[in-house]
Amino acid sequence: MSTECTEYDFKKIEAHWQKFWKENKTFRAEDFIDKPKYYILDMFPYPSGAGLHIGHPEGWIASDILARYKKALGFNVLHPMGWDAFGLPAEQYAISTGTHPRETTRLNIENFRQQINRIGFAIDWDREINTTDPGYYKWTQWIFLHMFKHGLAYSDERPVWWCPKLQSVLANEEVINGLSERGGHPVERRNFRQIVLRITAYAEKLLEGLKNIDWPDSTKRQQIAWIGRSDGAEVVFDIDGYPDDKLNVFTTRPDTLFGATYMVLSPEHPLVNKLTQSAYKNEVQDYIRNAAKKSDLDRTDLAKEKTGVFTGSFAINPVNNEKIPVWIADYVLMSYGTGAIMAVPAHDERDYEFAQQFELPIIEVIEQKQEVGSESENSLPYSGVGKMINSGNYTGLDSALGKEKVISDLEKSSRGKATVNYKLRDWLFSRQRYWGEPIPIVWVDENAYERAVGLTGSAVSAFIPKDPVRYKVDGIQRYALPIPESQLPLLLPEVESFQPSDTGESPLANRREWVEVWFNVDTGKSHPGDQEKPEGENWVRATRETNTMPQWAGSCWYYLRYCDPNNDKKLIDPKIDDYWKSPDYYIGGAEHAVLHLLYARFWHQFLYELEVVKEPEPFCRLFHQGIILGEDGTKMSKSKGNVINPNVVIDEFGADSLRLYEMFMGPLESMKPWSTHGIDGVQRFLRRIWRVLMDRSGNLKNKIKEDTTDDPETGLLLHQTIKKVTEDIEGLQFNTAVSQMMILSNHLQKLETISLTTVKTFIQLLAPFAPHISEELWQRVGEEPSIVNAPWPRYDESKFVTDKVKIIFQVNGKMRGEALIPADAEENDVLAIAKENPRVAPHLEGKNLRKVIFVPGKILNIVAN
RNA sequence: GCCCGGGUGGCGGAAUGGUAGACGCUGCGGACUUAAAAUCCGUUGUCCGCAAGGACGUGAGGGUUCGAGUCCCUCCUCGGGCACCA
Repeated sequence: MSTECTEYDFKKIEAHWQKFWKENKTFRAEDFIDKPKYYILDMFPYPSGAGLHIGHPEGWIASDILARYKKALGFNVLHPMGWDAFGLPAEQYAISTGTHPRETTRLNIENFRQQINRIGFAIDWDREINTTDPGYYKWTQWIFLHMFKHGLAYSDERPVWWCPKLQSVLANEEVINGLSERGGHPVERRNFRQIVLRITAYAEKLLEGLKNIDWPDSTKRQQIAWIGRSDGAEVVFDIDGYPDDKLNVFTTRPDTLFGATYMVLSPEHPLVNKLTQSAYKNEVQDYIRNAAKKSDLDRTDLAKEKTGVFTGSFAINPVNNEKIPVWIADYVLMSYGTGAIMAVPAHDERDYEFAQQFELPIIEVIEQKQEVGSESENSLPYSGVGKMINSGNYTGLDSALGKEKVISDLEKSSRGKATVNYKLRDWLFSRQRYWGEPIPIVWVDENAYERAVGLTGSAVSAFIPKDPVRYKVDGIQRYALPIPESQLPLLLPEVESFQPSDTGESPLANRREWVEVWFNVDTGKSHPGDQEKPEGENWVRATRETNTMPQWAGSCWYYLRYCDPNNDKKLIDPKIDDYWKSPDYYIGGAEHAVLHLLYARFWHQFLYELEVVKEPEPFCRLFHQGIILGEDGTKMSKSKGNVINPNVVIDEFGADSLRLYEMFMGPLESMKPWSTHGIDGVQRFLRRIWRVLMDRSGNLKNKIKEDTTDDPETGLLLHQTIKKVTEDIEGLQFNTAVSQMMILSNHLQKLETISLTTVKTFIQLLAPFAPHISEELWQRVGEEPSIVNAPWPRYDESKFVTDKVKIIFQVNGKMRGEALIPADAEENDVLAIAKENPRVAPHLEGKNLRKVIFVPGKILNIVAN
């Protein structure tokens, strides 16, 4: 069963065992096996045309080691792989070459699969999934359909991020510093009709859920910041001379209400026109026009000076009835809170800056804590907490108590209430692209909509939300009707051209006979619009939604599909979900902290409420691998020419060396540069192992004996290695596990005889890291493949107990000598030995012994002067 | 600006408050070889010393401790995140 190699011929060995695993389906994960399950998930790749570089497999190697180790421990391991294959690059390639994205995607996947297979992963390929497969995206559409039904999808014409270069709108999360997340192109604001998902309805659940999952702190913090909960109060201000209008503001500092000396409205605030007095009209209109012209980047540029204009109106502070001026300024955003603020310049940096600029009054209402010994004067603004001053009845209270009291008093007089605000915005879910999941809705007129609603119990009405999803175009209301479950998947139609228009329409809009259809408001069936109206009632004219879903959609639930990949009746069988549950470990890059990882949690929470899944969180344990840099220490990029292809490395060093080196380079989570010399070193390690065990003709060496026991030192080292490797795999600290195996192999190399048991154990420890050579050697020491089915070695604690221990001698904390001393020696005995130590004695000469610190088994420190 | 995470030999990196630099790479010296590759042995933080040994040494400065890479304070610097969110 092994190869015929006489030396370490990694090419033959790796090809041989990869074939063996494939033919024997060694890594098949069977549902419902009576073993504890272990589901280990990798972030699945977008199959790009460039193929893999050396950085891609780092996380996959880590998860593969874990998978093989867990299998050896007796778990039923699920370790799948798939393709996140919708997306822009294939579509852009289609625009420039005319090649259908489906074809490009197919070829790229083949290339990726080939590259991945050469690394020797323990993947169950029978569960491979592809987000562009209609059998898969049927269920992506199904989830959307249910969100639609539950009022979580709506249509809205709103200013959105538009990227002229990509010719698509982007979600907030996809815009970074005014540039697109993909490609780094400039973006601008445009008004488009969009489909939006109500993720904000889940803000609190998404925040709460973070408390119960084992994720890197930094990622949790990012999500917390992105959700951006802030607790405060909404305060109602009367407006002088406008008895029917109120100004509502949100503040986190109701305790500073007495310090509010002016109000600011965002330029887009609905009351701006009404409140602007005629004498200020021109100035205000100019200001608003200018603000509208500015890009968001300009508006949020911190470096710039504050600008604003006075409206001529005054509001009345509800706590003291003071009249305060109402201003307009673009530092207040319409999209957060109420679009209006009370300005407390003494205790808010922005308000302070603005007040200085326009010479508005500044009243201190929170006492600053005096720094002990500090001579510096108190400086404003002071945004900390403290004792309230100049605050009427509240004077003397601490901020925290003051907040509560102000809120409860405002509530009593209906002038305010405690409020929670979130930074999180709803998820802009439509894209003007071809290569994405079609959104399963059609647009109809009011009559058709009423008719559909009236057909209670029909396939269509079952998915109509309580509040209609609609929008107005040229003064006419259009209503969304769902394409029901029975009509899914809604297939992506063929198109002549993949070119999007710069009017914000998807290439799908050009297929008129697909877009304009006859739609049956009872069954949800459709019929080409360029043909005659079909027989029967309930057929209406309808227009299909031509936007497609964003790439994130398919990755929101893919981990569920691996469990039940071929089910055409259900997204996942509940019994299967109950067996595999959520992944036990999720390994992937940190760059998706607020994109994929937030969207997927949102969808999963929704599926939990639908009772499709049994657990509320999808990823209970998460780990981010770091980035592998090019050999020059910079990020790998085509333009810099420092990209390394794993195939090239495997040709020269073998997959086992690649795997071992990527794990040996350093901590999994850190950023580290590739080194050809480094991989040389681990290959040498593998060749040495081969040489230690195999003679020149490829047989087990004579010095490896079945009927021998190792010397105590070897036995101790072996068991230390079992312990270290086991614990390091559990903790994903693979670099030190590899070091330890090197220490053991260096030791074994020096021995005259080695017991066969020790050799076997060593091969087993190595197997998760370098599976090909390990399978080969496992066979050659007389065992049956596959080595992953051999039970993981256990260490024997009793081996660690020795009768003599090494004690380090210190004088005044400095190491001065060491000795082997009986483990049960008393402090006095050890001290006596230390005093006579030739390296210790000179340092004690002429000094008084002040103190002795004895740590049994470790150290004896003599304090003397 | 605010919030995280780092900074240890020539390099990647190791070190539950207890021998700093494991392991690997590189360099140097040697063995084997006609030679090279491969392999093996020795050595490799800095300074002083023939040596034994000693002094210094984990970004900088201070502190806590018998003892600090590790804990605390201040600062420098690199990486990441957020950034007028009231």
